[in-house]
Amino acid sequence: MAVSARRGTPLTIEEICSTAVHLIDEGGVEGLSMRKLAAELDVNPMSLYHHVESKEALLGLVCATAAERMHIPPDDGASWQDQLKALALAYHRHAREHPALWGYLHTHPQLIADHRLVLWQTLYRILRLAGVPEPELRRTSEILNAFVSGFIVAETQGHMSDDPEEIDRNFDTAVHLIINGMVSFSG
Amino acid sequence: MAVSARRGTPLTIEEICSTAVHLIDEGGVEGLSMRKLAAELDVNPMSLYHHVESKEALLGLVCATAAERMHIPPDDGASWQDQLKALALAYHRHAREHPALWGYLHTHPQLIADHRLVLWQTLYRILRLAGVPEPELRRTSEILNAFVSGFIVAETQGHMSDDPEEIDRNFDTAVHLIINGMVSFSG
DNA sequence: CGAGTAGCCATACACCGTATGGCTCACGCT
DNA sequence: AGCGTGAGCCATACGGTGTATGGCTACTCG
Repeated sequence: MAVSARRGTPLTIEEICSTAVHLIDEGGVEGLSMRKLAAELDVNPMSLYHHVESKEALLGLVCATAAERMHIPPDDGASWQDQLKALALAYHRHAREHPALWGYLHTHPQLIADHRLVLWQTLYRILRLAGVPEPELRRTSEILNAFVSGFIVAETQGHMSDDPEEIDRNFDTAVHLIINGMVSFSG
Repeated sequence: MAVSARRGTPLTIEEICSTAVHLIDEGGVEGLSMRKLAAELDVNPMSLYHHVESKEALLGLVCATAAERMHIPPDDGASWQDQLKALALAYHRHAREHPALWGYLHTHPQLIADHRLVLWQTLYRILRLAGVPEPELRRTSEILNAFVSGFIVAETQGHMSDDPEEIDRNFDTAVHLIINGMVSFSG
């Protein structure tokens, strides 16, 4: 077991991940280095590699846990429009808490490609409620995700207004636009 | 003027940019290094810095020229729906030629933030045609851009189907969804 | 002819990810 | 008690990165 000289307890992946998230939140993904991360944990850089295969794998882990920790609104029996809006809002809120990480996630979508994730399953449920036929579920959900995610990245990277109120209005408009589009699709 | 020892003609930014685009197309943005770029140009790495302030500035230049070179369909008098669709298709085609660059561009939107670009002006024109009131032009165009760009990144990063035909269907569906959404907005 | 300068390059620095191999210690087995 | 095993950690080293600094050359202009 042999515990670190300068630390009382052995390293854990959870500890590594959450420290990595902090560093990313502060300095962006490009501000995270294995060396800085190790320093933050008061540990030799190479020690990290006993818990993680590579930096890339670490980033994958970080994104996955972030995605899993996202709070997803439960089925409250409301209309699909309201539920879709609530889901988008939850997505939005969560992404805004870790904008840098989200930017990385958006350009590495394979990290949340697993459609068994609660996020996707919830989206499927809402789309079924909206009358989307089963074979179209995957396509439709991917399109919606791309839209919302694209919007959020643009926003968090500072492409839009700085006024938080206007950003909220924009997001509202965007979600309405999507929902209206879907409505007129299903006729 | 003092020309390079191993080259007959002096370096130009155009040459640098287009070589950079090649490297990015082949190995992604993270596959581009000043040293590789210099090697490709048969030049000392530090020579690049006489034409470009930094790597980041170079990437900015590359994106800007790529955006400018995009072919934008002219006003053909068609309905705003058709013109919007044509614009989206042009965007789509161009992005697919340089997927890696586009991924970078999407997470650095300030690089095409200049709304005097033909791209934006064209979008403005089409939105006016669609009856979007003047003060809403900027918001609306940013939302649409975020949607389409989000979709394209998701697609080019391999988030979607591998079947090109299905991708085209997806894009079609996406554009229709947006247009339908806009129609029901304007009443 | 002399000054200035545009273009280029050699060297060096600090940083990066990580391959390699060795150390220490807790444990299970005989 | 002795021993092997392996988990956890670390020191060193390698090849890569962006770029600061300063010096060289060959041209243009007064």
